[in-house]
Amino acid sequence: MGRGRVQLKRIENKISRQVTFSKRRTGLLKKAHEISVLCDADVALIVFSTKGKLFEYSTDSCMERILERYERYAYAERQVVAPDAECSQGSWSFETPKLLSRIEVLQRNIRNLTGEDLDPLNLRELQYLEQQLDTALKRIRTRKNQLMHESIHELQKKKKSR
Amino acid sequence: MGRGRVQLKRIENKISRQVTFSKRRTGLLKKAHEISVLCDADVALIVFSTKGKLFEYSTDSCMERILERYERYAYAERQVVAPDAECSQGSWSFETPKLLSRIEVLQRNIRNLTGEDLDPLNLRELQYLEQQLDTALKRIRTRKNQLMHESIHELQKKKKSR
DNA sequence: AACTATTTATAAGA
DNA sequence: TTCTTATAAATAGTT
Repeated sequence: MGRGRVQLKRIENKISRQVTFSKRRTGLLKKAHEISVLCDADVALIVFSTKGKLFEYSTDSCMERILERYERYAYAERQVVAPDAECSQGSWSFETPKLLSRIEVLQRNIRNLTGEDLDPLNLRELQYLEQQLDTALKRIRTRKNQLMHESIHELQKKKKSR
Repeated sequence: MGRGRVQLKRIENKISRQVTFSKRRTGLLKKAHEISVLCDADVALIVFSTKGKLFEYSTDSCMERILERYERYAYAERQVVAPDAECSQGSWSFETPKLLSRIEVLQRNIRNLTGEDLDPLNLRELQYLEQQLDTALKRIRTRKNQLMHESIHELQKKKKSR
């Protein structure tokens, strides 16, 4: 898209490589955003320049959440393809930074489940959360009733045996 | 890029949303590949369709590697922005076993909040959980209503300005 | 950082 | 889905 076709191979000239990177990066991030809005898709885009600088885009459900979702999905797929090859070897990284960020994600998750920090969530996420909690409440109430009946039953048995 | 401009907002017609998704997805993946080759960049792209199907692209250094790199980088940045909020308060050790057990606790917490693994809980704990979720649901519904009103308001503003 | 000639991407239609 | 085509967008090379 420009004056002359472009070969799909590394641009050797450092300057023009950098310029092209900057231009195409903008375009790529824009398109990532567009597809996410237009098509209601969850998108995560990570770009490291040659020099190691990070550029990223993610749908507002936030990067960590999408990466988590990806891990779950990829993990599930791996299970199908290669049952318990990696997992028993523990492909989960034990690096401290990764563990810490995982903890952070879990904590955010908990805060959301208890109705805190809701501002970053969009409508779809809120609806999902609501549904999740609805289901949870039903289960909890069922379990509560079960426990209560059990203890009533216990009491009655004791009464009889007196 | 086609016959007519396109508004940057969710395409309501399900069929054309799907068609557009398929077309743009192809384009996006292609561009991700191009920038990675031309500019020697590390790229990871994850796209979930509305229906939850996964599409991905990553430079041949492989997805997991890039995601790990991202986690490291993002973690380092977070440290700069929020210098030692939780961590230097000291109560949290960085030793891997401790982090792992903390993760386990958080995960159990999440499972309980979503109504799973309730059997070990006693009545009092269940009641506490129930109350916690009740509060959470109220907050979530409030926030949802707020968001919905906001978007209605937006629409009305746009209508007027036309 | 702008400009513009071209190439690409893609919206709408078939 | 796939192809065709008119048009909008992106961008390579240039200033």
